[in-house]
Amino acid sequence: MSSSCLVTKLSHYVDLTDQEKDLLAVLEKSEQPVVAGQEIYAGGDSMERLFVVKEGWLYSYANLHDGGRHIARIHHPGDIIGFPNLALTHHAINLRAVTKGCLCPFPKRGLDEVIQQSPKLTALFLTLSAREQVVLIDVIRAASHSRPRETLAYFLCDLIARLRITNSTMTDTIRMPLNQTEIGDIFGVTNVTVSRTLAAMESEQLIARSAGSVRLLQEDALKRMSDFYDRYAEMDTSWFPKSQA
Amino acid sequence: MSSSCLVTKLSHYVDLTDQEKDLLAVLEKSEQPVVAGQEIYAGGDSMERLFVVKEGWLYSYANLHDGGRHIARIHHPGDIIGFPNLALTHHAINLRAVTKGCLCPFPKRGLDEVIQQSPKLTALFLTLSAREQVVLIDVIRAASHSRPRETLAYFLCDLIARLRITNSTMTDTIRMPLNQTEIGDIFGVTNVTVSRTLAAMESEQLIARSAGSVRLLQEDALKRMSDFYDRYAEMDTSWFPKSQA
DNA sequence: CGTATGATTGAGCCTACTCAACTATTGTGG
DNA sequence: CCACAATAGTTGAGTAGGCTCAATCATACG
Repeated sequence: MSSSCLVTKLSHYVDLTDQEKDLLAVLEKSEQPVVAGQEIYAGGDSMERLFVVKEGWLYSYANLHDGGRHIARIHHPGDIIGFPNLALTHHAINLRAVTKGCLCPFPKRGLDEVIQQSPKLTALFLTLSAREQVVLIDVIRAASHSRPRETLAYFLCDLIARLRITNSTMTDTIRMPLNQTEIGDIFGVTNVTVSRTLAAMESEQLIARSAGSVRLLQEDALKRMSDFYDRYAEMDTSWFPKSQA
Repeated sequence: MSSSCLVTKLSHYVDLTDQEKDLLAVLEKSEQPVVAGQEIYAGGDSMERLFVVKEGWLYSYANLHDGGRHIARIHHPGDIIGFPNLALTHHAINLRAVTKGCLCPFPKRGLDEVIQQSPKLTALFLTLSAREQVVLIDVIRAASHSRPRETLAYFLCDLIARLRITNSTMTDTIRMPLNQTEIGDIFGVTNVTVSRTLAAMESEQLIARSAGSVRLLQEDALKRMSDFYDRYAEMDTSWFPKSQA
């Protein structure tokens, strides 16, 4: 199971027993390759399944009735996609692959099994969901209570922090497959503003850009200006139930 | 246990056995009255406890380094406060009472007990957390991809939908203890804009206002203009584990 | 009645948006 | 391998909507 992104990601927070790893392996059993730009599902099709991202970048988005688009979340390897759908009987969220990659779909009932068998994994899922709430609250703040400059600083800090969870060799450079329109659609700003703002940040030596990647030259300054706090690095697992033998 | 807001709220989604009601009753065991305007906690004090709201309105907020304030969530009777804190070892979120009310604090380990004893309640908590994610995504959309007009329409629709969960006698009038600065601090707009926008909506017969309350005259129109979808009315419980005898 | 809080209104500014043209890059077929 | 198309990014000009600052009005409360 050394190839499981999910195990790698979750092991970052708690020690997993072999039994728990086996439970997780079931969630990554089947595989579905996707190509860049592919629409994985649209509208009503998705509520029955969740996905583990094995490889590639994707995003969840919704089309707005004014013609705009809201990108709700960028997904990376190791992420579980569709958690919010747990609550919904129907919805209007779309999933699109940014790069080519590979997904492992599993039905909602797969979680059922985890809940029955492992209180510790259940607590972990609950905590991951709680953390996602914290992150979304941060996004609201970054998007609504800031200028584009701070918003984009937040975006870059968040991105690199997330990538560091599963890739400990990350330094200060992010491979960036998203275009500026997509970045803007996360926070409700236009591609024009993204372009101008990134250009300004580059001229101030905060970042450096080259084809398809961004380098954070002054990560501390970016964190400070955007009130960024890393929600990914640590997690309170002290209250978790212990593993059962 | 007929007085438990939590049981009332959760019963709206699933049938609870007596054993499950007892488990929940433990969470509401101790009581803490609060007065209007009271700061319940600030900063580091809160991670150990969560609260069930028995009575009153409250909000969670964070002070921003630019002097602003971000109100992350309004809390009503039956809500569980502090779920996002599950993930955090420390944080900077404050809790303030809007009206006088009553809270029932319980430690994180209280959830531990629920996880061990009731897979069904665990699934419900997981689902409530998932729904909260959906709502927060809606808030991002309303705050960042809309004008103040649509943002406030969303705010009003969301509020009345939430109040309807525990109060089935709600019609079209909301008692509104929040001032316009507070409403603005949810979405990152100023009190001035809130004032002007509400005034405009009133002149268009979308709403009516009187001291301390708002009436939604055309709820359908408000929903349409803000792309509002009611996340509270229904919930997918089909995948839940069954209650154990 | 005086004070404090909240809401309204006005004037001026500034920033992000819109629209549009242009440049750069990437990919594809002849 | 080159020509062309498609996509992405940049830049400019003009506009408008939300912000700031500030004064005034309304309401509630001691």
